[in-house]
Amino acid sequence: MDVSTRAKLGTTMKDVADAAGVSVGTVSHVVSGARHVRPATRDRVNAAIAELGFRPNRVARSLTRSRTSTIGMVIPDVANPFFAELIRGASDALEASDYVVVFGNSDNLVTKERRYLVEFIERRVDGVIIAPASNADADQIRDLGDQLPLVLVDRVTPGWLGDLVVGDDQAGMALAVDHLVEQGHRRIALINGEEELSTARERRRGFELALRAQDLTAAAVSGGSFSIESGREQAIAMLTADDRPTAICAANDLLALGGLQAAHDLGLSVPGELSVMGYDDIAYAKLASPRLTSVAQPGYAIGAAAARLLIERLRDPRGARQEVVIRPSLALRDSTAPPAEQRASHLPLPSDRDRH
Amino acid sequence: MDVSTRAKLGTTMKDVADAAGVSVGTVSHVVSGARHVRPATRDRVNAAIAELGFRPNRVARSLTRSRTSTIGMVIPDVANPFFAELIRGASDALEASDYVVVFGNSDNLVTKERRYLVEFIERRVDGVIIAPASNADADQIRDLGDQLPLVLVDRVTPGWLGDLVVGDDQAGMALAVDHLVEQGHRRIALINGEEELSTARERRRGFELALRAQDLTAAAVSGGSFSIESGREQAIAMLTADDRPTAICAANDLLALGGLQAAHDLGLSVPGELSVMGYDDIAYAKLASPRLTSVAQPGYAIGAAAARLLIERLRDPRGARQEVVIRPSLALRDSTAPPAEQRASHLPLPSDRDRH
DNA sequence: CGACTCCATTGAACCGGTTCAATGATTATT
DNA sequence: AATAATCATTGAACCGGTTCAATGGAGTCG
Repeated sequence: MDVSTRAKLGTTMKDVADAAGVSVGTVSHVVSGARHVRPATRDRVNAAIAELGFRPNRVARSLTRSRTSTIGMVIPDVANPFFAELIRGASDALEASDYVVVFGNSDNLVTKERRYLVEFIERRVDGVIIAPASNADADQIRDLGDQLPLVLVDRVTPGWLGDLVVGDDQAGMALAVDHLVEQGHRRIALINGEEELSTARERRRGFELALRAQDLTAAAVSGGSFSIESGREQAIAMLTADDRPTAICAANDLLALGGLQAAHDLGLSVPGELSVMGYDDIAYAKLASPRLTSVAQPGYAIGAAAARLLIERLRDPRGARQEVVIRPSLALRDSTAPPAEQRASHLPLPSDRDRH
Repeated sequence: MDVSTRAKLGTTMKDVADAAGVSVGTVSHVVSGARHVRPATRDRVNAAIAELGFRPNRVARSLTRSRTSTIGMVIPDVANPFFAELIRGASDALEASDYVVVFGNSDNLVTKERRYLVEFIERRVDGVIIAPASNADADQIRDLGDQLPLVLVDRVTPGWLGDLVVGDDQAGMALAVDHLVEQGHRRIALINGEEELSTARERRRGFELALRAQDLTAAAVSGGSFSIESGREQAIAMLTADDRPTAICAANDLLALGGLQAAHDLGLSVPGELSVMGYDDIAYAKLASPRLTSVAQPGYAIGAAAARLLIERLRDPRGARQEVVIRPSLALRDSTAPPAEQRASHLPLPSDRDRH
């Protein structure tokens, strides 16, 4: 039972074979179940395995089989809840198969991203799941996709024609904008992350298109990085400028949380004097003060879908390309409400409308 | 430069050797830098490597060197911010060396933990960092520690005599209790996680000792799991009972966030009618509503320390055992204040005292 | 010029498994 | 009983590197 700890590293099939009085090949057949072995022999071998605490060396196996049962993941940052959930989803989906995940944080830096990709290539991972650090490496990633199974998550890279799991950023932003407009907002601003990322560009585009559809234009648009700190800075800049917006759309929840901080720092009440919309709906959105209204896009599901796609691709390398687009939904909470000047004409403040 | 993507998987040293007109051994010497190679030859080899897009196969290298440059990590859940930060710390500390991290989520389940440990053993990871799922596996973990470098993080297991990085749970709880008592609280309760975990037991013990030192006894103590949901349930039970506490200590921030939810659900104001203390000080503690006062215990630093310890251990397998105890500190914020009955005699509500 | 170092390079064994062709034993067929 | 067919087991080649002992060429010295 407790195979794990009785394991004596350093015992090889040779040792087992000697102990059981058979050849190495036979031990291999027993261990891998490849060929049928006579029950009596099988039992002897298994007894020897248990006796010696033998655990097969997967490194050796990987060398001959030329597959490692390892998946590489390159994501910006595990400590970012969206990606933590994404990893968790992928890792759960991979658990059923015998794959194991190795991963690296790119911090959205092409240099780090490449470093990990090279590392993974040399380790001969069977496939890679990557949230590309930037468009700058589009060619590299495409080339790499020709060499080994590669699934893009969360972000697209120009010219990518392989497997893909992303959210529908434009649709998501339309949900956000429409929600705010419906509440009566007219001066709506966007705070955004790194413009080299497709998510940032698509969400911005979705934001602008949705506004245009409502015959509005953006009150302000600024960019920075997808982090709390950047959200705070961008929001402060906007809120201290003339004619400040009545609502801020953030391109992800971290930015939105930074926006809430900014409002708090400036003594602006949310949603009384300012509405704030997040994006992603990370677990902590609903714990923020006030609870953050957000465009829900489940990282867990995205990660799980990516892993499943990759597994399929490994089974059938020439199968048709798959593109999974996750449809976003609204998680209505307490950080959005009609703007101050029209409050009177609307219903009371929202309170417990969380749909999650 | 762009080694990563030009890489043609499947090209071997043999191919490079043929192209450069040298032997495989020489190529190996160039690649690994082991032996000195005449500059002219070296250049020819490097040219061939670049030409063919050769990337050494680390699987093969691992087999002969019998080290994989891989570290296994077993933690309860990547999506738990404390552990996400811990992983990030470890992974950053490992980045300088050429180690790569493989990891598995145990969900505090012994079965899952074992599964990953077996997996890692078979893959011959060079070392393991583990936050043990439970005391139940203490013997297993001890045995395993004899077989390969193993560093325990966050939690101790009975009889463990190897390397270790933990927070000082008793001291941390004393900080929490003393802070509350100082504010005038007398009816203080504890909501806790799984009692099979050393952290839960030590924090409980620290809680009780600190109270006793103040000539107080616990208003209530309950247990569950280290999660938001469990925190909410435990807090609701306590707050709807007779003679409810004026302050709740939570054994981690997730529990505390659940406690805040409970208070919100019950219409109790925090910190007006109830004070709540967290533990760990995850990044989202300061974004909660109200911003959560917490015992700070940086997951990033703990993870980084564990990784450094492991690296040292790999360099010197027989070196002295190291035990790193991280000293906790208080992150004072807005979720604690003097209890209602004594409010008058104290200063105004806390507002912006965040020390982070 | 021959003897002796020193250095770069090579061939082959090895790491620990997998797998294929070959062998030997057993069973089925006629 | 002889032959064919089936099955279990084995020996050896192989995966792609590393490394050690051996080789051979250039350089130094007397």
